Amino acid sequence: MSKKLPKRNENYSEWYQELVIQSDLAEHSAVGGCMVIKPYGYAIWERMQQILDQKFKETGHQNAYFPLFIPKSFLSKEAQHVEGFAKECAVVTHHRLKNDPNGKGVIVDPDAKLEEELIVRPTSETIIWNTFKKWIQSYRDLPLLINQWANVVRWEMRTRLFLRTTEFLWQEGHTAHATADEAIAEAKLILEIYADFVENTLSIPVIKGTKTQNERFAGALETYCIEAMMQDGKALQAGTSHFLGQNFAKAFDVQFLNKQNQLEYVWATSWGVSTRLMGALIMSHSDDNGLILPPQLAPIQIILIPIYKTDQEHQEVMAKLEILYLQLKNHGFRVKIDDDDSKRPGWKFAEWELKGIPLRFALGPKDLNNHQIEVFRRDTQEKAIIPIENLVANYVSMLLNDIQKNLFVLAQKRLQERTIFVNHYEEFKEAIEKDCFVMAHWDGTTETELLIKEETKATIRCIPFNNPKEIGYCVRTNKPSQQRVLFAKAY
RNA sequence: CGGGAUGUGGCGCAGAGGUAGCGCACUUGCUUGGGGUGCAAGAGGUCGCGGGUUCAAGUCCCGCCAUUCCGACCA
Repeated sequence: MSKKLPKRNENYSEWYQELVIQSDLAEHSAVGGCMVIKPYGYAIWERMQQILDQKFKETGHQNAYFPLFIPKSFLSKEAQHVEGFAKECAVVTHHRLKNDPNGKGVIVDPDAKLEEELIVRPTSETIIWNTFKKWIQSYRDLPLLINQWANVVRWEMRTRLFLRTTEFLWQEGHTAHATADEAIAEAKLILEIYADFVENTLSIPVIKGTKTQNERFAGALETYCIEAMMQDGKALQAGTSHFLGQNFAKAFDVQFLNKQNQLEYVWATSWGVSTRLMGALIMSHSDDNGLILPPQLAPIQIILIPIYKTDQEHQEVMAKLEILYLQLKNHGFRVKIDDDDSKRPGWKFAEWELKGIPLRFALGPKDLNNHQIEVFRRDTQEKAIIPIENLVANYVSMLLNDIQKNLFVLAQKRLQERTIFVNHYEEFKEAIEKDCFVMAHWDGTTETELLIKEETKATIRCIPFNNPKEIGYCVRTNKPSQQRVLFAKAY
């Protein structure tokens, strides 16, 4: 616990890994590639869940829950879909163990082989569309707006805490609509919800856009996404929303009767964000002293630290802090007093900084005498002594809002400074080498996209909505292009 | 799936044939308390698993397993 955190500029990935562990967010589990999300990390995830869940419900979505297991035959009903996920599926083949006749322990009972193997869901389109078939007959059943909070498994070769684990938590929305336009509008609406959440709650600026055909979700006609820049300049996909066309409706034969009494296939979307957002959060704001949490997300926004020597001082200081605690709590702030007598103030300062608590108020005998309190803000590491009567709700709100905003501004500044517009391949390679976001013209072919990836490791993160149409020439092939796209190295 | 590394007390590590050690954490007591207090006394380990060499194996040899890091694939 009292170890030094590696420095970001010396070894960014080691810093990240150590920070996750030391700040008590998560740890490696006994199962390879899987992590244990510890109470503090899970509390942050729960905040994300609550806020997103509310936004989904406000826009008419309902939660439901579908099985963890998917019959193998379901997965193969949509050709592109199965191709995209086949290589990373966990497969259940048996349903029973028995004592090992040759010794200790248990073995898989060969007599308990399943007739049809079950896939542990890598995503739930197939099981959900199999179900939607039963739920949809009429245009009156549409739109059908369903979300589920779930775990999924993707058997990746290489894992990193929160960024890529074999099992991860997420939400996946699945909707069915009467028209393509409605479905597209839904996919875009969700992208806006994601962008709003990531920018305003996580304080991370994002670039909205569409994926190229090559990067598109397996089975989608269009994938909308938000891309964020981490402190090392690499891109992290923070959320995706897919327009699935009628692919799944056709694969699972989901048709409805329209007002003209004609059968039509429904139009679909799916969309998700995962515990990967935890990784985005950590890598966007934190520093060499530990986590920095945006106030809107922090499970604890304010930590109160009593300072004292004698029992009497302890009582006096605590009496004042209790009052302060109740006042703050009644105003809706998430606040905690650290009255652990076995730890000294200096230890607590370091500990709560490591955990990223936005504000710290420390109160000791000196302060009581002078009617003052020490205020420390995590983002700037600034300390101030203020008259204690100034510590009112408005002031605290102002501070928290300022921290929330400041984190966004800093991240946005980094994004702007490290986003470079280039027209020649040499500049392109140089900018990618320096881990920048690069806006460049591209001829629109997968062939060129893959070639650039092979030569530079950069991928097209998205075709940004906001880039103006302009005539240009592909940075690699010199063929004509109408718009710059975003290239970067990605997590 | 390729390349590297590591498996020794709860955690982090040292020990390279001959009585299993250190730091942190833990327990008890005192001390200290406004930036990770100091001292003392304790508790805690079949050294990843299986073979082999040897009078003797954390230590040498062979095999296996696991974890982790770096690449290719991906939320």
